Amino acid sequence: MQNRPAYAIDSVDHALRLATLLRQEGPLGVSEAALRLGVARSTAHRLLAMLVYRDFAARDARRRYVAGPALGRPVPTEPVAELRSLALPHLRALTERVDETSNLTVLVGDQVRFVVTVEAARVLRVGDREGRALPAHLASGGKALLASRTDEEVLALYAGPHPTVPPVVDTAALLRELRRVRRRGFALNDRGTEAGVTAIGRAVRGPRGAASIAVSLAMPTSRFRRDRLAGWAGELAETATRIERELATTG
Amino acid sequence: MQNRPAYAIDSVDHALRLATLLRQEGPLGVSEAALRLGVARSTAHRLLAMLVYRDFAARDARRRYVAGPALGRPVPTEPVAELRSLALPHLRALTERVDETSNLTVLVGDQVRFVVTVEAARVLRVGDREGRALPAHLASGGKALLASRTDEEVLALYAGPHPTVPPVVDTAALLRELRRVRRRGFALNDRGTEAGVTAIGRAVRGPRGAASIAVSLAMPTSRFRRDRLAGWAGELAETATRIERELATTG
DNA sequence: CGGCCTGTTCTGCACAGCAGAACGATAGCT
DNA sequence: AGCTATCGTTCTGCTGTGCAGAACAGGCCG
Repeated sequence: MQNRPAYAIDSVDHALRLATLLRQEGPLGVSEAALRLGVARSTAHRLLAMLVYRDFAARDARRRYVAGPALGRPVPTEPVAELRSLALPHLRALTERVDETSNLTVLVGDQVRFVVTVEAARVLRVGDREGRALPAHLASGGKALLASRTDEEVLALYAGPHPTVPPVVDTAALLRELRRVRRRGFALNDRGTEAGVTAIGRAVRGPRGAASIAVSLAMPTSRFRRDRLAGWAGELAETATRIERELATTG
Repeated sequence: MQNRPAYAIDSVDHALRLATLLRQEGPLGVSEAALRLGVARSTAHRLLAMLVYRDFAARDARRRYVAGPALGRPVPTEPVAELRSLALPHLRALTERVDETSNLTVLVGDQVRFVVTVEAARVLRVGDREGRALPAHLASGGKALLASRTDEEVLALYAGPHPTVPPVVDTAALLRELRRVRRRGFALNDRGTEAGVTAIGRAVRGPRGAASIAVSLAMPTSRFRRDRLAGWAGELAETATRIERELATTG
């Protein structure tokens, strides 16, 4: 990012800042957008309307706004609805068996999107992250999916600067970690994206071998035990296998 | 895309339109941006400065502006420089053998970017498209690369609306065409992206089997002959194989 | 149902965004 | 190398556009 231009245009600055916020922080309401920009609610609403008009934003089902396709993040729609109904019973069963929150995520560019969340029944639990996005290289499901790609594909994904998501991704370290993920069969995210949350993720292969979805278990770090890891990983593998079978059947 | 908002903000509209133009049409100068928006050159320059400031644009080496990282298109840098030096002799040899313009393209999201162009020696030829981007589903190299992906991955890429690139991609038709591409071993783009230009593309597999780069031949449609297709496809295959061998050695 | 909060619509006003002019840089030709 | 035309960049006066506040509409919870 550069110095502020000598002849800056404030209205344009507001719009571009808002687009960047939508992309980085997932769904935002009008009031929060107004707060973050330091403008009136009516101004924030007008800016959001302009962003929607030019596809830099989209409205969600809960009166909030998300990044739109012009920001390079297509909003999954219909295929996701099918995926959700297919995966939901399996995720519910998984959460019942282990009593931790389970998620289904989809790789979109260099982020994973949460498509389904089934929360654990306990009072202390990781909550619902449906609709949110996380950097793929940090999230457990994201790492599992990146590990199902070639090194070349991963490098191509992270080529070039990412000034909107500092710090820049250390691709050498990422590739080393992805090799470990491949060996173990699952990926770990220990407080890498949220304080106090530890998650284990596993890729789900599509009918033709490649993977673009993942299942994961997310738990309070206080409940994470290394000696239980093999058990959780086994449950994830079984869930992934069941989903894979169903995907193979329905095409 | 929606109706124009009741309380539109013209300055914001100009900026967002310009960002979209940069993304769709590759490098633009200040004067052309002014023309396309219907504003003064000084206004276009101020808008571009704002886009650069917030990473929706970047300046290139020739006083022009390209889409920036905030538009979800990381600008390939170092890996591309290596790729260029590796591929250039092979592309030169290809262009000498067939006397048509050859290109090396990289799949980035749902577009292909032209990384290397070697122009044919003839007076009537397809020119240099380095730095430009085309929709993957229309370009020959793009189709070849999409064909190296699973149907599921292609669907995930095109899920959701793409109103900035009308018409919306007919994914069923695209999948059918990609099946043909897989059978034949090459992809064809007959005037699908530029009037009077026909191109043949072939994916180059990476060291571990997958492909994110393609080689293609682009020619004036007047010089395209169906009876020559097998010959051109054979030359492309040979060039792809040579590049693959070199990637396997150095990669 | 009522109250509260948030999203959406409308309008008066002053200052921010615009275009034109001037200046600086670049490219091409002789 | 010098000149010219074109294009990028900087500056400024002015008016109409973008802003905030007020009013209205919608949604949620007790």
